[in-house]
Amino acid sequence: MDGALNRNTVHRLVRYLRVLEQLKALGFLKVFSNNLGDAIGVTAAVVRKDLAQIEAVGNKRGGYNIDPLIERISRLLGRDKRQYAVLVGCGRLGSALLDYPGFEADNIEVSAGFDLRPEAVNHSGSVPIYPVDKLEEYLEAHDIPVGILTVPDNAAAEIFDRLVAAGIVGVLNFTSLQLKPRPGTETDESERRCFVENISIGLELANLFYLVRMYASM
Amino acid sequence: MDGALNRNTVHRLVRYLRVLEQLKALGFLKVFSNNLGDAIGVTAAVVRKDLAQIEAVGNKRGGYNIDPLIERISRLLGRDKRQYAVLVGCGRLGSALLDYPGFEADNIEVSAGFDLRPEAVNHSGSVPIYPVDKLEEYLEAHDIPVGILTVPDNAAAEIFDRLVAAGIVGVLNFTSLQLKPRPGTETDESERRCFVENISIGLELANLFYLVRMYASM
DNA sequence: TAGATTGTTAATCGATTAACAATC
DNA sequence: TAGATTGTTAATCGATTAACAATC
Repeated sequence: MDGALNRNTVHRLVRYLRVLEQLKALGFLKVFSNNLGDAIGVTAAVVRKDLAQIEAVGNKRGGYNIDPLIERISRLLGRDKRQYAVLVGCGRLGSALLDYPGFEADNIEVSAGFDLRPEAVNHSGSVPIYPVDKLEEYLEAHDIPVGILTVPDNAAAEIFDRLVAAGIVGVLNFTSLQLKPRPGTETDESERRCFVENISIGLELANLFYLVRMYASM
Repeated sequence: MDGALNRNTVHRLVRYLRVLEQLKALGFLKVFSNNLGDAIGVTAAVVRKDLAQIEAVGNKRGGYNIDPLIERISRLLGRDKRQYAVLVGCGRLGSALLDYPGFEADNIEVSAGFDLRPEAVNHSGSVPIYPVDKLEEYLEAHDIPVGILTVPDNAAAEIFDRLVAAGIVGVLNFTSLQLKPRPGTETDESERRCFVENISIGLELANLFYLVRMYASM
């Protein structure tokens, strides 16, 4: 019974999975909700609820078997199949993400980058970079669900719309704009629902400065 | 009456501020809770509550005056003074963040980078990069509250401990580890509370893939 | 069995939403 | 005044926490 997992739950599942793989590497066979909770910083009750929700069954005495748990979560996250994304905006941050080694662990691959500037175009790297003109053509040919947006803020809205129009249904947004899925025609033939995850680095940092300053006295 | 603002509230305040500055640039003088809410994707009631919490007063008829509101939020966020951070781990992602242009808008500056690899050391760039050996020395000399952590996962725990030991009280963590403030001696002389903001890019992307796959049919 | 852990229900907590009197 | 918006209270919602019976 899934499909109803919210973002927080999915976040935790990804984290459980990382821990479980480490435990497996160490030769562990079983794990208690208690340990798993400690490892990712939540209570045991949350772990048990999460696992119950994905229909993982534990043993009242021996905890959860690691192997089937890894299996279950991996499949749920789609990690048994390779997952492809494109990236638009190959500046400093964008090109750093283009061959970010951390994606491999989740079986995720950025298959192409796009940039407006002719000098950024480069077919010889590990990930090819195309002119942004070719975006629609590429997406039509490759059926890729997710886009990473690392363009300057002033280009964000336009590129976002183009991504959605080209069939992208999930966007990881690094611009400081709060993107909304199509403010335009909602009821139109293209009832496109696009999920957006906003990662605003400046905002997180500003938040951190506030917190440390505020609690500096304590 | 502040000091009790939680993370979500601070996040929203940063966003309000960005919108307010744009409105000011357009020549606006006043704004309604309604507009502000639309702009950042929350309801008007949330905006009014947030603003009441920071003791910003609005006019029952004319909404909120933009100038004093900018003033108030800016001071609250400490943006009237320049805020400095250091960065450890000058790999692809790290060096992209070293001179990330988006920090300037929040009056934040990364004053130094540190790296283990001798070839990364570089004093001629816009931000100097020192050997990681010099970390404690530098922090002792400069009294910087916040650190950005972009080292490989296997170095994360060690560097984090060193940062905290050297007086860092806020860490923006880009590794996939869930860092906790000192699992060690809590009651010791160094009752150091360190705030951590975790940004796990791979995790967000994995989450996005889950969402799009789950709602693909709908 | 005795001890320990799961699975689940009830209680708590906090944040969001709705509603509306006060008032410009 | 009439209309509209704030400031605030009450209601709702969801997620977290506590508790405990079931059971290995």
